[in-house]
Amino acid sequence: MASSLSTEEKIKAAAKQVFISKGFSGCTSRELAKASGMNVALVNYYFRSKNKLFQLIFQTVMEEFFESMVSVFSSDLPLKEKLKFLIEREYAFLSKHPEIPRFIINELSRKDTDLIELTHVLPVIYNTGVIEQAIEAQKKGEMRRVDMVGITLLVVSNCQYPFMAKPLIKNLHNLSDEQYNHHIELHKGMVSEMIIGYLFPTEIKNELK
Amino acid sequence: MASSLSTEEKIKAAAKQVFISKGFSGCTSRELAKASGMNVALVNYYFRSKNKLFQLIFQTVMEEFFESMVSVFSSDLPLKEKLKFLIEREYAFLSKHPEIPRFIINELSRKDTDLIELTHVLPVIYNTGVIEQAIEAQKKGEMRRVDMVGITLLVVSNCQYPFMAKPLIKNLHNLSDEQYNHHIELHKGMVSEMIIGYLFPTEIKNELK
DNA sequence: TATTGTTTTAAACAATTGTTTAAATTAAGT
DNA sequence: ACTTAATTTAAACAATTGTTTAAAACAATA
Repeated sequence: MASSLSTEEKIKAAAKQVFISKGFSGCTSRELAKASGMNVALVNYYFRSKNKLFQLIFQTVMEEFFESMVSVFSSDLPLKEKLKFLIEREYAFLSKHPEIPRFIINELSRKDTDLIELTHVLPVIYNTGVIEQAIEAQKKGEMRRVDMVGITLLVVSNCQYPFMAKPLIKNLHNLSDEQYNHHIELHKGMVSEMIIGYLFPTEIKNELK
Repeated sequence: MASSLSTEEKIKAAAKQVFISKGFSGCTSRELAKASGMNVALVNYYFRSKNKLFQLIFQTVMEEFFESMVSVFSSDLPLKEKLKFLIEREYAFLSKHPEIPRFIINELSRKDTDLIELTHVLPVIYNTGVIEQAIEAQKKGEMRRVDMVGITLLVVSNCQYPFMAKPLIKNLHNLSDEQYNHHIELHKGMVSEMIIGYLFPTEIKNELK
């Protein structure tokens, strides 16, 4: 067992799982405690309150969430390959952590949540030089003139949604877990081809939209 | 005011709003009551329990959710136009009800939720003849050989995600509400062009994947 | 071993939860 | 007007919530 971890780490690890799958308001202090084999008092001894524990975990999940993304942008690859690589990495990350996008989007949607500052993430990406890369490709007419928001939306929509909507699509099409996972794997290739095909049309047009 | 509505309708309408934006476990009986200007006892007088009220509302939201989709499939249009029209309708629906996809996906993800049967939706779509339309187009080599699950995923990912992830993307790119809504409107066109372009490539290949 | 400080426990706290009660009010039919 | 039924209210219910208390168990150091 993971009994080599300290009590504090055990609570944090268990709470992370519970929070991610049930959300802040979907679980109780006692559930968090029980999930780590501890009791309620112990959770508050180490983390002061359910809310403090949540904030801590939300922060780390957010970091994991953006980590792989930024690292891909920093890689030394031509733009088209970067994008393919990014999609590949996103699918790999989401296969391991399929519940994270839903968790993050939900908690960011809570009106009463302490707003988490994300604006530091974008500058990091900007500093990787990927933007200049894109602008140059667009000037050369190799790449469609889509801004950063549009590209972000294209990529994350097609990567994250299939994992988020698993229970919906599974139910709708009457699929088993294995069948759905197979569809996701298939979908990864389609998405990559579709997005690349859209952003980098083969027929070089002088005026790309 | 909406005081022309009966008490029962007032509670239902208010509860719908509250459930959609905060989820089942994100709100209390008293909050549901107060939102409709009533008290807790009244809510349970008409709906027996918070859970019963929720099931009722969830059912109707699901129906709204699929309604426009099915109606598009039933329309008398060529396949490509149907798809464009579907995307247009989805964006229109989601502009009015941006919180519904997140709500549905969340509640379907709750392990402890009473499983709602969706399998009746698919046969309805099948009966519109859209599947035969697609198979024929694929045989003629006009359409890429993507199955129903793939098509569903392509469309709903690119329609629903931008609305679901609004707080995430807004925060990430430091956008105002107006700016983001503008991006969504822009995105609609991109998505339509991209999906159509992918599913119906202009260069007729003999062997489409 | 005695004395620290740290960790863990069981029990309790007040507040809030979903739900019910029983009385009060209103409406409807005679 | 009287009776019955339907609606609305305020209050209460037991259970659960997040949090705290105070004592016990443990560890480290002298």
